[in-house]
This record gives sequence, structure tokens and C-alpha cells, in this order.
Amino acid sequence: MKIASWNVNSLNVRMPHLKQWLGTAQPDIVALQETKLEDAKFPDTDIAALGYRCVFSGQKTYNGVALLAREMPVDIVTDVPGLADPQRRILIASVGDLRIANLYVVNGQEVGSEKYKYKLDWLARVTDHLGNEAAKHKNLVVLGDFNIAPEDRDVHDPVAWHEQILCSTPEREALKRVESIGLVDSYRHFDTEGGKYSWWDYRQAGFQRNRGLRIDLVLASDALRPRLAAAHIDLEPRRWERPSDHAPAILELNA
DNA sequence: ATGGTGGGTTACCCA
Repeated sequence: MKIASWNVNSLNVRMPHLKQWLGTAQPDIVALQETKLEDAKFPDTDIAALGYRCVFSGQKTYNGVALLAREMPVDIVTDVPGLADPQRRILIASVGDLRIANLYVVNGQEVGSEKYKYKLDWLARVTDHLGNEAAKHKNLVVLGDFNIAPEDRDVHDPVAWHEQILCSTPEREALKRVESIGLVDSYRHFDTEGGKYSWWDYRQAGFQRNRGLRIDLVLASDALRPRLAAAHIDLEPRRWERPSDHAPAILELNA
């Protein structure tokens, strides 16, 4: 069972990449972020032709999340209590015996800004709801673009990024509160090394120089721990022409 | 310290 998270930065532009990647990587479940498509324009019939059913919560121009699976995801949540948010950033659904929460966490722009406050508030509200989900569903996977590098070993230049957006202490503490509901960063379950990233700035040849951050995470609940088989980041689609600035983060689970 | 690239749009946009 292969579960992936991929910020595609416009599904319109990245549909050929998605198609290619689904064909070669053969994931079972894929969480997409930044689809930037309103629901009426979501290419669900094209995706069905590739062998995946999908659910989605999108908007024009910004944000947008989707979940692809071999079978239709059910029991969908796109809005959480206490968060009247027009921005489409969360999609929770059940696939088989798994509960999957796909997050496109707010970027936050700059530490101390209004968007930064929104980021921390959004995460606090979502964390509360994830606690409710965890209480109801023992097999919980929380994945997505967290827009937070958990630790300095997830950052190419920790000095330059010290207390900057995506790396500040309040953001890292907020991520720890998500994990405190009983979730493990599956990548770190297998690999303690640094230098492995999931996002590289388009500017200044960030990817070619591996100047990146690991901000795309797949968290798995404690009940899933015995089933963790492997975790990695697939750099291949980041090398393709006109790529997303993110690479897919993958967790493999034993049946 | 600034700005660079790329998505979207025509915004003092967002990443």
C-alpha cells in the first residue's frame, strides 16, 4: 500500500506529470495540494481513465486539495469546526481501513505577518479536529504540504533560515502539537539523515543545487506503526520539464 | 539588503 502527498502547483499545468507519475510509481492513494481548480473544472473523468477515483475541494486560482484512490474515498470532511475558512486547504476521507487527512497548510509569508497569525490559528483549529478524527479512527494518516520544516536537519541552510518562515519556533511547536495526538513523521521513522528535501525554490536553481526544505510530510498514527514499511521522497518528477516546485513524499504500508 | 522564478491573473496576487 503506497500513499503519497504531492503539491502539484496547478493541476492544469501538471496533469501530464501526474499521469506519467501515476503510471510509473503506481501509488494506491495520492493527496494533491495546490490544484488551483474549482470543483466544476476538476479533471475527474481523465483521472478515472488512469484508474483512480477522486474527491476534491477546490477554488479558482489558489489552494485546492484532492484525494485519489483506487476505490472512491468516502465520509468526506472539507470544513472543520471553528474554522469558517473560504480557502480550500483540507480534505479528510476514508479509504478502506484508513482515515486520510490531506492538508495544504497556510504558507504564512513572513513571521509576524497577518498570514502568519492565520497559519498558526488554522493549524490550531485543524489540530483540534484531527484529535477528534484520531479518537474515532485508529488508522489515521495526516499528510500534505505542511509549509513547516520540522527540524534544522530538514533545511539546506539552517543559519539562513533561522527563525524565518517555514522554520520558526512557533511553527515547529504547532507541528509538534499535531504529532502529539499520536502521529509519527514516517520519513524520520526510517531515515535520520539530513539533506533530503521535498521543496526547492524555483529561483536561483534551487533544485540543481539541492537548496531545499523538507516540508511535505506523511504522518502516521501509532496504530499504524507496525505496518510502516518504507518512506521516501521521489525526486524524479522534480527533474522533468516544467516541474512543480515540490516532489512527492511517499509512505509504504504493509497490508 | 534585494531579488531571483513560476503559477495564476490583470492584484498593492501568492508561493
